[in-house]
Amino acid sequence: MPKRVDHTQRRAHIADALVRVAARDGLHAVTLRAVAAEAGMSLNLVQYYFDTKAELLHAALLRLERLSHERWAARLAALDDPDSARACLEAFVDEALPADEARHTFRLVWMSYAVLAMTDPELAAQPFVAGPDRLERQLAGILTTAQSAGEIAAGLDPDAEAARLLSLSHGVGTSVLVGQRTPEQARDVMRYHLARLFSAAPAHP
Amino acid sequence: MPKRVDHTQRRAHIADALVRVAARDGLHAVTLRAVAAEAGMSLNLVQYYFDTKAELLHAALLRLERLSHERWAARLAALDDPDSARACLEAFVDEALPADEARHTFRLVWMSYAVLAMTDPELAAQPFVAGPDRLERQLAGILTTAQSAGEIAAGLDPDAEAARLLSLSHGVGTSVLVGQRTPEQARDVMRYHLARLFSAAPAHP
DNA sequence: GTTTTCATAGTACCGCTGTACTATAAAGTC
DNA sequence: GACTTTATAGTACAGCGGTACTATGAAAAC
Repeated sequence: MPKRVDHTQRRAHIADALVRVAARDGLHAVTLRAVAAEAGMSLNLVQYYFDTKAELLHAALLRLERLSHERWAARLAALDDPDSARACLEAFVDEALPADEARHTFRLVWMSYAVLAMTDPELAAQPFVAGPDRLERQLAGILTTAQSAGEIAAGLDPDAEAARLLSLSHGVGTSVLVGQRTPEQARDVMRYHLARLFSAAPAHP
Repeated sequence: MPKRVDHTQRRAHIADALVRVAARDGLHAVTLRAVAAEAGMSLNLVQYYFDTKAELLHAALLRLERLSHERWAARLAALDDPDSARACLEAFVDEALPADEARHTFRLVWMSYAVLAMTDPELAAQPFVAGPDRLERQLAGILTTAQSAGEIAAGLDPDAEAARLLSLSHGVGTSVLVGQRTPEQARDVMRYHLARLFSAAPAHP
Protein backbone atom coordinates (compact mmCIF):
# COMPACT_ATOMS: atom_id res chain seq x y z
CA MET A 1 0.00 0.00 0.00
CA PRO A 2 2.78 2.47 0.78
CA LYS A 3 3.12 4.66 -2.25
CA ARG A 4 5.15 7.82 -2.28
CA VAL A 5 3.02 10.57 -0.70
CA ASP A 6 3.21 14.34 -0.73
CA HIS A 7 4.53 15.36 2.65
CA THR A 8 3.47 18.97 2.31
CA GLN A 9 -0.08 17.94 1.62
CA ARG A 10 -0.07 15.41 4.45
CA ARG A 11 1.18 18.01 6.88
CA ALA A 12 -1.51 20.43 5.74
CA HIS A 13 -4.12 17.73 6.24
CA ILE A 14 -2.94 17.15 9.78
CA ALA A 15 -2.72 20.87 10.55
CA ASP A 16 -6.30 21.28 9.34
CA ALA A 17 -7.39 18.48 11.63
CA LEU A 18 -5.71 20.25 14.54
CA VAL A 19 -7.53 23.47 13.74
CA ARG A 20 -10.86 21.63 13.62
CA VAL A 21 -10.22 20.04 17.00
CA ALA A 22 -9.14 23.35 18.49
CA ALA A 23 -12.20 25.11 17.13
CA ARG A 24 -14.57 22.43 18.38
CA ASP A 25 -13.07 21.44 21.73
CA GLY A 26 -10.55 24.15 22.48
CA LEU A 27 -6.82 24.34 22.08
CA HIS A 28 -6.38 22.63 25.44
CA ALA A 29 -8.10 19.58 23.97
CA VAL A 30 -5.59 19.37 21.16
CA THR A 31 -3.68 16.19 21.84
CA LEU A 32 -1.72 14.18 19.33
CA ARG A 33 -4.23 11.37 19.69
CA ALA A 34 -7.19 13.68 19.16
CA VAL A 35 -5.60 15.22 16.08
CA ALA A 36 -4.79 11.77 14.72
CA ALA A 37 -8.38 10.66 15.19
CA GLU A 38 -9.70 13.81 13.55
CA ALA A 39 -7.33 13.36 10.63
CA GLY A 40 -8.35 9.73 10.31
CA MET A 41 -4.91 8.32 10.91
CA SER A 42 -2.96 6.69 13.67
CA LEU A 43 -0.99 8.46 16.35
CA ASN A 44 2.23 7.14 14.86
CA LEU A 45 1.58 8.80 11.54
CA VAL A 46 1.08 12.20 13.08
CA GLN A 47 4.39 11.76 14.81
CA TYR A 48 5.90 10.62 11.56
CA TYR A 49 5.08 13.91 9.89
CA PHE A 50 5.75 16.12 12.89
CA ASP A 51 8.66 15.33 15.17
CA THR A 52 7.13 17.08 18.12
CA LYS A 53 3.85 18.55 19.25
CA ALA A 54 5.32 22.03 19.39
CA GLU A 55 6.29 21.75 15.74
CA LEU A 56 2.76 20.69 14.83
CA LEU A 57 1.25 23.57 16.76
CA HIS A 58 3.57 25.99 15.03
CA ALA A 59 2.80 24.62 11.59
CA ALA A 60 -0.93 24.81 12.22
CA LEU A 61 -0.65 28.43 13.33
CA LEU A 62 1.30 29.39 10.22
CA ARG A 63 -1.24 27.63 8.03
CA LEU A 64 -4.13 29.33 9.82
CA GLU A 65 -2.57 32.73 9.21
CA ARG A 66 -1.80 31.97 5.59
CA LEU A 67 -5.31 30.79 4.81
CA SER A 68 -6.83 33.84 6.46
CA HIS A 69 -4.51 36.13 4.59
CA GLU A 70 -5.43 34.44 1.32
CA ARG A 71 -9.14 34.79 2.03
CA TRP A 72 -8.68 38.50 2.67
CA ALA A 73 -6.59 38.96 -0.48
CA ALA A 74 -9.18 37.10 -2.54
CA ARG A 75 -11.90 39.28 -1.07
CA LEU A 76 -9.97 42.39 -2.04
CA ALA A 77 -9.30 41.10 -5.53
CA ALA A 78 -12.98 40.37 -6.07
CA LEU A 79 -14.07 43.92 -5.35
CA ASP A 80 -16.02 45.68 -8.07
CA ASP A 81 -14.32 48.96 -7.36
CA PRO A 82 -10.91 48.29 -5.82
CA ASP A 83 -10.22 52.01 -5.65
CA SER A 84 -13.10 52.77 -3.34
CA ALA A 85 -11.77 52.97 0.21
CA ARG A 86 -15.25 52.43 1.55
CA ALA A 87 -15.64 49.21 -0.40
CA CYS A 88 -12.23 48.00 0.73
CA LEU A 89 -12.93 48.74 4.36
CA GLU A 90 -16.35 47.15 4.20
CA ALA A 91 -14.75 44.04 2.82
CA PHE A 92 -12.20 44.13 5.61
CA VAL A 93 -14.84 44.52 8.28
CA ASP A 94 -16.90 41.74 6.78
CA GLU A 95 -13.94 39.45 6.57
CA ALA A 96 -12.88 40.19 10.14
CA LEU A 97 -16.23 39.34 11.72
CA PRO A 98 -16.86 35.73 12.76
CA ALA A 99 -20.04 35.45 10.73
CA ASP A 100 -19.50 32.07 9.16
CA GLU A 101 -17.74 28.94 10.30
CA ALA A 102 -14.41 29.63 8.61
CA ARG A 103 -14.06 33.10 10.10
CA HIS A 104 -15.42 31.97 13.47
CA THR A 105 -12.88 29.18 13.53
CA PHE A 106 -10.07 31.48 12.55
CA ARG A 107 -10.82 34.04 15.23
CA LEU A 108 -11.34 31.47 17.95
CA VAL A 109 -8.24 29.45 17.24
CA TRP A 110 -6.13 32.52 16.63
CA MET A 111 -7.20 33.92 19.99
CA SER A 112 -6.44 30.61 21.66
CA TYR A 113 -2.94 30.73 20.28
CA ALA A 114 -2.58 34.39 21.19
CA VAL A 115 -3.50 33.70 24.79
CA LEU A 116 -0.96 30.90 24.86
CA ALA A 117 1.72 33.15 23.44
CA MET A 118 1.06 35.74 26.13
CA THR A 119 2.72 33.55 28.71
CA ASP A 120 4.69 31.05 26.66
CA PRO A 121 7.80 32.65 25.16
CA GLU A 122 8.54 29.42 23.30
CA LEU A 123 5.52 29.88 21.09
CA ALA A 124 6.80 32.55 18.76
CA ALA A 125 4.99 35.75 19.49
CA GLN A 126 6.05 36.95 16.08
CA PRO A 127 2.90 35.89 14.15
CA PHE A 128 0.76 37.81 16.60
CA VAL A 129 2.63 40.98 15.87
CA ALA A 130 3.58 40.58 12.22
CA GLY A 131 0.12 39.56 11.03
CA PRO A 132 -1.82 42.43 12.62
CA ASP A 133 0.99 44.85 11.81
CA ARG A 134 0.84 44.04 8.13
CA LEU A 135 -2.93 44.40 8.13
CA GLU A 136 -2.72 47.69 9.99
CA ARG A 137 -0.22 49.11 7.51
CA GLN A 138 -2.43 47.98 4.67
CA LEU A 139 -5.40 49.72 6.22
CA ALA A 140 -3.34 52.84 6.84
CA GLY A 141 -2.39 52.84 3.18
CA ILE A 142 -5.99 52.60 2.08
CA LEU A 143 -6.95 55.40 4.46
CA THR A 144 -4.12 57.63 3.33
CA THR A 145 -5.17 57.22 -0.28
CA ALA A 146 -8.77 57.83 0.69
CA GLN A 147 -7.77 61.01 2.42
CA SER A 148 -5.92 62.28 -0.63
CA ALA A 149 -9.00 61.54 -2.68
CA GLY A 150 -11.17 63.39 -0.21
CA GLU A 151 -13.12 60.32 0.79
CA ILE A 152 -12.42 60.94 4.45
CA ALA A 153 -11.83 64.17 6.33
CA ALA A 154 -8.45 65.84 6.07
CA GLY A 155 -8.22 66.20 9.83
CA LEU A 156 -8.11 62.48 10.46
CA ASP A 157 -4.94 60.58 11.23
CA PRO A 158 -4.76 57.60 8.87
CA ASP A 159 -2.43 55.63 11.14
CA ALA A 160 -4.59 56.15 14.18
CA GLU A 161 -7.70 55.33 12.17
CA ALA A 162 -6.09 52.12 10.97
CA ALA A 163 -5.23 51.13 14.53
CA ARG A 164 -8.75 51.97 15.58
CA LEU A 165 -10.30 49.93 12.79
CA LEU A 166 -8.15 46.90 13.47
CA SER A 167 -8.56 46.97 17.23
CA LEU A 168 -12.26 47.65 17.03
CA SER A 169 -12.88 44.79 14.64
CA HIS A 170 -10.85 42.56 16.89
CA GLY A 171 -12.73 43.59 20.01
CA VAL A 172 -16.11 43.29 18.36
CA GLY A 173 -15.16 39.89 17.02
CA THR A 174 -14.24 38.75 20.49
CA SER A 175 -17.53 39.97 21.89
CA VAL A 176 -19.26 37.73 19.35
CA LEU A 177 -17.14 34.76 20.31
CA VAL A 178 -17.96 35.07 24.00
CA GLY A 179 -21.63 35.42 23.17
CA GLN A 180 -22.10 39.02 24.18
CA ARG A 181 -23.16 40.06 20.70
CA THR A 182 -24.67 38.36 17.70
CA PRO A 183 -22.78 38.60 14.41
CA GLU A 184 -25.49 40.96 13.20
CA GLN A 185 -25.06 43.29 16.15
CA ALA A 186 -21.32 43.22 15.60
CA ARG A 187 -21.81 44.10 11.96
CA ASP A 188 -24.00 47.03 12.99
CA VAL A 189 -21.31 48.37 15.31
CA MET A 190 -18.73 48.16 12.54
CA ARG A 191 -21.07 49.80 10.05
CA TYR A 192 -21.69 52.58 12.52
CA HIS A 193 -17.96 53.05 12.82
CA LEU A 194 -17.48 53.21 9.05
CA ALA A 195 -20.39 55.61 8.78
CA ARG A 196 -18.82 57.94 11.33
CA LEU A 197 -15.46 57.62 9.61
CA PHE A 198 -16.79 58.64 6.23
CA SER A 199 -19.51 61.05 7.32
CA ALA A 200 -17.03 63.09 9.30
CA ALA A 201 -15.67 64.33 6.01
CA PRO A 202 -16.26 68.02 5.55
CA ALA A 203 -17.32 68.96 2.07
CA HIS A 204 -14.28 67.97 0.02
CA PRO A 205 -12.93 70.00 -2.89
CA MET B 1 -1.65 24.58 65.55
CA PRO B 2 -5.13 24.28 64.06
CA LYS B 3 -7.02 27.34 65.12
CA ARG B 4 -10.34 28.26 63.69
CA VAL B 5 -9.71 30.02 60.36
CA ASP B 6 -11.81 32.18 58.10
CA HIS B 7 -12.80 30.02 55.17
CA THR B 8 -13.81 32.93 53.00
CA GLN B 9 -10.42 34.55 53.44
CA ARG B 10 -8.63 31.25 52.85
CA ARG B 11 -10.54 30.69 49.64
CA ALA B 12 -9.72 34.20 48.49
CA HIS B 13 -6.06 33.60 49.25
CA ILE B 14 -6.10 30.45 47.14
CA ALA B 15 -8.02 32.11 44.32
CA ASP B 16 -5.46 34.91 44.27
CA ALA B 17 -2.68 32.36 44.04
CA LEU B 18 -4.44 30.78 41.08
CA VAL B 19 -4.69 34.14 39.33
CA ARG B 20 -1.00 34.78 39.88
CA VAL B 21 -0.07 31.41 38.42
CA ALA B 22 -2.39 31.95 35.46
CA ALA B 23 -0.94 35.41 34.82
CA ARG B 24 2.64 34.20 35.04
CA ASP B 25 2.52 30.79 33.39
CA GLY B 26 -0.83 30.68 31.64
CA LEU B 27 -4.13 29.16 32.58
CA HIS B 28 -3.01 25.84 31.14
CA ALA B 29 -0.29 25.77 33.79
CA VAL B 30 -2.83 26.11 36.58
CA THR B 31 -2.70 22.81 38.40
CA LEU B 32 -3.79 22.16 41.93
CA ARG B 33 -0.19 21.53 42.89
CA ALA B 34 1.01 24.75 41.28
CA VAL B 35 -1.68 26.76 43.00
CA ALA B 36 -0.87 25.12 46.32
CA ALA B 37 2.81 25.97 45.92
CA GLU B 38 2.00 29.55 44.97
CA ALA B 39 -0.33 29.87 47.94
CA GLY B 40 2.33 28.40 50.22
CA MET B 41 0.27 25.45 51.33
CA SER B 42 0.00 21.78 50.60
CA LEU B 43 -2.06 20.20 47.87
CA ASN B 44 -4.36 18.71 50.46
CA LEU B 45 -5.30 22.09 51.84
CA VAL B 46 -6.32 23.42 48.48
CA GLN B 47 -8.56 20.41 48.10
CA TYR B 48 -9.85 20.98 51.57
CA TYR B 49 -11.15 24.41 50.65
CA PHE B 50 -12.27 23.54 47.14
CA ASP B 51 -13.88 20.20 46.47
CA THR B 52 -12.95 20.20 42.84
CA LYS B 53 -10.72 22.03 40.42
CA ALA B 54 -13.70 23.31 38.45
CA GLU B 55 -15.05 24.91 41.60
CA LEU B 56 -11.72 26.60 42.24
CA LEU B 57 -11.54 27.90 38.69
CA HIS B 58 -15.03 29.26 38.99
CA ALA B 59 -14.36 30.96 42.29
CA ALA B 60 -11.19 32.56 40.95
CA LEU B 61 -13.06 33.92 37.95
CA LEU B 62 -15.76 35.44 40.11
CA ARG B 63 -13.16 37.01 42.36
CA LEU B 64 -11.26 38.39 39.39
CA GLU B 65 -14.40 40.03 38.07
CA ARG B 66 -15.35 41.41 41.46
CA LEU B 67 -11.94 42.94 42.08
CA SER B 68 -11.90 44.55 38.65
CA HIS B 69 -15.37 45.93 39.15
CA GLU B 70 -14.37 47.36 42.49
CA ARG B 71 -11.28 49.01 41.02
CA TRP B 72 -13.41 50.63 38.36
CA ALA B 73 -16.00 51.80 40.89
CA ALA B 74 -13.26 53.25 43.09
CA ARG B 75 -11.80 55.03 40.12
CA LEU B 76 -15.17 56.55 39.31
CA ALA B 77 -15.75 57.58 42.90
CA ALA B 78 -12.38 59.30 43.06
CA LEU B 79 -13.11 61.58 40.13
CA ASP B 80 -12.86 65.30 40.78
CA ASP B 81 -15.81 66.00 38.54
CA PRO B 82 -18.07 62.93 38.41
CA ASP B 83 -20.48 64.75 36.13
CA SER B 84 -17.99 65.24 33.35
CA ALA B 85 -18.53 62.53 30.77
CA ARG B 86 -15.07 63.11 29.41
CA ALA B 87 -13.49 62.55 32.80
CA CYS B 88 -15.54 59.40 33.33
CA LEU B 89 -14.63 57.97 29.96
CA GLU B 90 -10.99 58.84 30.40
CA ALA B 91 -11.04 56.98 33.68
CA PHE B 92 -12.70 54.04 31.98
CA VAL B 93 -10.17 53.96 29.19
CA ASP B 94 -7.32 54.21 31.63
CA GLU B 95 -8.71 51.45 33.78
CA ALA B 96 -9.27 49.19 30.78
CA LEU B 97 -5.73 49.40 29.47
CA PRO B 98 -3.19 46.88 30.75
CA ALA B 99 -0.74 49.53 31.86
CA ASP B 100 0.19 48.20 35.27
CA GLU B 101 0.47 44.72 36.64
CA ALA B 102 -2.99 44.48 38.14
CA ARG B 103 -4.73 45.50 34.94
CA HIS B 104 -2.38 43.42 32.81
CA THR B 105 -3.12 40.40 34.96
CA PHE B 106 -6.83 40.99 34.85
CA ARG B 107 -6.97 41.27 31.06
CA LEU B 108 -4.71 38.32 30.47
CA VAL B 109 -6.45 35.97 32.85
CA TRP B 110 -9.89 37.15 31.83
CA MET B 111 -9.05 36.47 28.20
CA SER B 112 -7.70 33.05 29.11
CA TYR B 113 -10.98 32.20 30.76
CA ALA B 114 -12.95 33.68 27.89
CA VAL B 115 -11.13 31.53 25.38
CA LEU B 116 -11.84 28.50 27.53
CA ALA B 117 -15.52 29.38 27.75
CA MET B 118 -15.74 29.65 23.97
CA THR B 119 -15.54 25.88 23.68
CA ASP B 120 -16.33 24.63 27.15
CA PRO B 121 -20.04 24.94 27.92
CA GLU B 122 -19.38 23.77 31.48
CA LEU B 123 -17.50 26.93 32.29
CA ALA B 124 -20.37 29.34 32.68
CA ALA B 125 -20.31 31.77 29.81
CA GLN B 126 -22.46 34.06 31.89
CA PRO B 127 -19.66 36.18 33.42
CA PHE B 128 -18.34 36.91 29.95
CA VAL B 129 -21.65 38.37 28.90
CA ALA B 130 -22.95 39.89 32.12
CA GLY B 131 -19.75 41.75 32.98
CA PRO B 132 -19.24 43.49 29.66
CA ASP B 133 -22.99 44.04 29.31
CA ARG B 134 -23.15 45.89 32.59
CA LEU B 135 -20.17 48.00 31.65
CA GLU B 136 -21.63 48.77 28.26
CA ARG B 137 -24.92 49.89 29.74
CA GLN B 138 -23.04 52.06 32.21
CA LEU B 139 -21.10 53.66 29.38
CA ALA B 140 -24.28 54.14 27.39
CA GLY B 141 -25.80 55.92 30.37
CA ILE B 142 -22.84 58.25 30.65
CA LEU B 143 -22.97 58.97 26.95
CA THR B 144 -26.71 59.61 26.98
CA THR B 145 -26.30 62.10 29.78
CA ALA B 146 -23.38 63.68 27.98
CA GLN B 147 -25.48 64.05 24.88
CA SER B 148 -28.26 65.77 26.79
CA ALA B 149 -25.68 68.12 28.24
CA GLY B 150 -24.31 68.84 24.78
CA GLU B 151 -20.94 67.31 25.54
CA ILE B 152 -21.14 65.11 22.49
CA ALA B 153 -22.90 65.62 19.17
CA ALA B 154 -26.63 65.10 18.99
CA GLY B 155 -26.29 62.91 15.93
CA LEU B 156 -24.40 60.20 17.78
CA ASP B 157 -25.99 56.97 18.96
CA PRO B 158 -25.10 56.50 22.65
CA ASP B 159 -25.64 52.74 22.56
CA ALA B 160 -23.49 52.29 19.48
CA GLU B 161 -20.85 54.58 20.96
CA ALA B 162 -20.81 52.54 24.15
CA ALA B 163 -20.37 49.33 22.18
CA ARG B 164 -17.61 50.97 20.19
CA LEU B 165 -15.81 52.19 23.28
CA LEU B 166 -15.98 48.86 25.04
CA SER B 167 -14.96 46.80 22.02
CA LEU B 168 -12.22 49.20 21.06
CA SER B 169 -10.72 49.22 24.53
CA HIS B 170 -10.89 45.46 24.57
CA GLY B 171 -9.23 45.13 21.17
CA VAL B 172 -6.54 47.65 21.98
CA GLY B 173 -5.88 45.92 25.27
CA THR B 174 -5.42 42.63 23.48
CA SER B 175 -2.99 44.19 21.04
CA VAL B 176 -0.90 45.24 24.02
CA LEU B 177 -1.02 41.77 25.54
CA VAL B 178 0.22 40.12 22.34
CA GLY B 179 3.00 42.68 22.07
CA GLN B 180 1.79 44.49 19.00
CA ARG B 181 1.48 47.79 20.83
CA THR B 182 3.03 49.35 23.88
CA PRO B 183 0.68 50.56 26.60
CA GLU B 184 1.58 54.10 25.55
CA GLN B 185 0.59 53.49 21.96
CA ALA B 186 -2.63 51.92 23.14
CA ARG B 187 -3.35 54.95 25.29
CA ASP B 188 -2.79 57.19 22.28
CA VAL B 189 -5.26 55.23 20.21
CA MET B 190 -7.87 55.52 22.94
CA ARG B 191 -7.19 59.22 23.40
CA TYR B 192 -7.59 59.70 19.69
CA HIS B 193 -10.92 57.93 19.88
CA LEU B 194 -12.12 60.10 22.74
CA ALA B 195 -10.92 63.20 20.92
CA ARG B 196 -12.93 62.26 17.85
CA LEU B 197 -15.92 61.43 20.01
CA PHE B 198 -15.96 64.81 21.72
CA SER B 199 -14.65 66.95 18.88
CA ALA B 200 -17.38 65.74 16.59
CA ALA B 201 -19.77 67.84 18.64
CA PRO B 202 -21.17 70.72 16.66
CA ALA B 203 -21.28 73.95 18.60
CA HIS B 204 -23.67 73.10 21.39
CA PRO B 205 -26.27 75.52 22.71
C1' DG C 1 16.81 -9.95 -7.58
C1' DT C 2 18.69 -7.92 -3.76
C1' DT C 3 18.96 -4.07 -0.92
C1' DT C 4 17.50 0.16 0.73
C1' DT C 5 14.07 3.47 1.70
C1' DC C 6 9.42 4.80 2.98
C1' DA C 7 4.81 4.83 4.95
C1' DT C 8 2.41 2.72 8.30
C1' DA C 9 1.26 0.10 12.78
C1' DG C 10 1.83 -1.65 17.57
C1' DT C 11 3.25 -1.04 22.03
C1' DA C 12 5.56 0.51 26.06
C1' DC C 13 7.29 4.04 29.30
C1' DC C 14 7.50 7.79 32.27
C1' DG C 15 5.70 11.85 34.21
C1' DC C 16 1.99 14.61 35.54
C1' DT C 17 -2.83 15.51 37.16
C1' DG C 18 -7.12 15.26 39.61
C1' DT C 19 -9.05 12.80 43.18
C1' DA C 20 -9.66 9.76 47.19
C1' DC C 21 -8.37 7.52 51.40
C1' DT C 22 -6.17 7.62 55.82
C1' DA C 23 -3.84 9.74 59.75
C1' DT C 24 -3.09 13.27 63.46
C1' DA C 25 -2.80 16.89 66.56
C1' DA C 26 -4.92 20.98 68.17
C1' DA C 27 -9.14 23.27 69.42
C1' DG C 28 -13.78 23.37 70.76
C1' DT C 29 -17.90 21.15 73.25
C1' DC C 30 -20.21 19.08 76.95
C1' DG D 1 -11.74 14.91 81.26
C1' DA D 2 -14.06 12.47 77.28
C1' DC D 3 -15.54 13.17 72.78
C1' DT D 4 -16.18 15.52 68.51
C1' DT D 5 -14.86 18.71 65.10
C1' DT D 6 -11.39 21.02 62.34
C1' DA D 7 -7.25 22.17 59.98
C1' DT D 8 -3.46 20.04 58.25
C1' DA D 9 -0.29 16.25 56.16
C1' DG D 10 1.00 11.93 53.74
C1' DT D 11 0.28 8.78 50.31
C1' DA D 12 -1.80 6.14 46.70
C1' DC D 13 -4.21 5.38 42.45
C1' DA D 14 -5.96 5.42 37.92
C1' DG D 15 -5.92 7.91 33.55
C1' DC D 16 -3.93 10.45 30.05
C1' DG D 17 -0.24 12.86 27.57
C1' DG D 18 4.04 13.16 24.77
C1' DT D 19 7.63 10.49 23.24
C1' DA D 20 10.53 6.49 21.91
C1' DC D 21 11.43 1.89 20.34
C1' DT D 22 10.46 -1.87 17.30
C1' DA D 23 8.25 -4.22 13.39
C1' DT D 24 6.57 -4.86 8.59
C1' DG D 25 5.19 -4.87 4.00
C1' DA D 26 5.54 -2.41 -0.14
C1' DA D 27 7.75 0.45 -3.39
C1' DA D 28 12.08 2.26 -5.31
C1' DA D 29 16.97 1.86 -6.54
C1' DC D 30 20.54 -0.48 -8.35
